[in-house]
Amino acid sequence: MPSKASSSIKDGHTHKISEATVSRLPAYYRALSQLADAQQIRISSEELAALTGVSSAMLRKDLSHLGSYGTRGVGYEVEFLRYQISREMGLNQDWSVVIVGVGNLGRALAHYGGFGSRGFRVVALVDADQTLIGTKVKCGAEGKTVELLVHALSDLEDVIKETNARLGVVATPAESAQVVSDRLVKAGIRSILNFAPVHLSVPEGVDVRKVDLASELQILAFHEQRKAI
Amino acid sequence: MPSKASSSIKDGHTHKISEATVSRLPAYYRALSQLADAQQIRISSEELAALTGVSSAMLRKDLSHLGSYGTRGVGYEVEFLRYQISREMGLNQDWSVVIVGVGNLGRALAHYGGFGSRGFRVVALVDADQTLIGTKVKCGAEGKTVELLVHALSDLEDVIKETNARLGVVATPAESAQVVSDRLVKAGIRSILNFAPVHLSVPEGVDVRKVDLASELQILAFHEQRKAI
DNA sequence: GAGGATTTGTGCTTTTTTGCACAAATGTGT
DNA sequence: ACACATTTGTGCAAAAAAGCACAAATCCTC
Repeated sequence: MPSKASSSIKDGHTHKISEATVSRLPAYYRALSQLADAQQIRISSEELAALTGVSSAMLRKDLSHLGSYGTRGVGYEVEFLRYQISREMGLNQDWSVVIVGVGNLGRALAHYGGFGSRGFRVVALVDADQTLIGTKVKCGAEGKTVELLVHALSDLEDVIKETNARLGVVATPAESAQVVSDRLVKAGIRSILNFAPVHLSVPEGVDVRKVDLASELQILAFHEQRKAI
Repeated sequence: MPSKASSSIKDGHTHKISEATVSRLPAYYRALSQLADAQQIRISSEELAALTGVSSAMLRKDLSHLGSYGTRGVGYEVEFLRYQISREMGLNQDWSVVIVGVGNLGRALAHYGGFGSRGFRVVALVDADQTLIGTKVKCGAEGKTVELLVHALSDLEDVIKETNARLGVVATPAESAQVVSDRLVKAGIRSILNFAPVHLSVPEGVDVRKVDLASELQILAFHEQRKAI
């Protein structure tokens, strides 16, 4: 044991992980989970890179920011690496999610199985529509479906306090999104996933990620148009 | 009319627009559309930047890649700029979209109003589930709803030919996504929006944009975890 | 236990993206 | 007609991201 003695030091990776790397970690995590399900023990950066659509060099550099978890000449241990990523990303704990807006999209999100399987639990549904409030909506995919009551938007603060939700999903029409966002922030939510096609302005310290379906199609259309030359 | 005579020359902007710029154009377009609806005639880069969440310098540089459409000391004309962006992005034509996978998400997408209002028309629905094939699903938001028949996955190629769809949306489970993608490509589709949580490998010349809901939440969770320090 | 075959981790280079700051261009008021 | 207040467009600098290439570490075989 020549130099590996103080491994506890190198584990304490506090240096910043770049945003680009963070955005790719989920893909690595997902691929590793599938490999683990398929009982694969080890994988090389080359293979994992192919599975996730990045270059092997980029993959290795990304992973190196978490720590030195591979073995030269061998590769990475699937289960071990998966665990390290999940730990780094905070996926070994459960995250409670409140969805505001129970229209088509909100319901589809509530029903989406991909959440529950990765530590995300939809704990509350909120809407402004009087005809929806009080109704029950199925949450989660097969296996672990729960029926959730749709709460009134006016109860938002209480619902968040009671359920201890830390992530907010905005799936309302564009007109109401900013108001809803403001109230989420006021209720203590500091991480918001926004599906409404508007830019949300939030105070410093609050993160917003936006998913805009129409924008994605527009970007595709732009490139498609250029191909036709 | 002093120097504006030969404007047809400067319009021929063939130099490459950076990917980062392209990804922001939809947001500008949307904001400008809202401003136009609100009858606003002019807007400065500072204001438009605030509406879309970018810096004014970045906005100006982005727009400068399309052409010189602003007036110094004044700003941009809302309607004119909106038109220029839509032309550049190919939004003054209609784009036909085929959605494969008519589960919760697929249905929510079909129903989504944001598409139709921006030149995207869902022209076909396809699924592998025998219990869904032949059923009718409402497409589009209020005002212009159409009922579309769900076609069998085995008819995919025919459906694409008949409807002339150029954009494909994959809203299937992860297991079937790659197979569906291959068939879309074989049928001539070269632009795919993928909602399935897997990386799609496609031949060169085909564009894939992916929207992964769980990944977005994971990225938020990562940052949220760091805040708790 | 030495040599060869792998595969990681990373220093360095190149490319892309963002940010700054100011000259150029326009409108306004006198 | 001239000075002044705006606001765009852009050259240049800084920062971030991606790509290359190879030394270092490990395993395997003889």
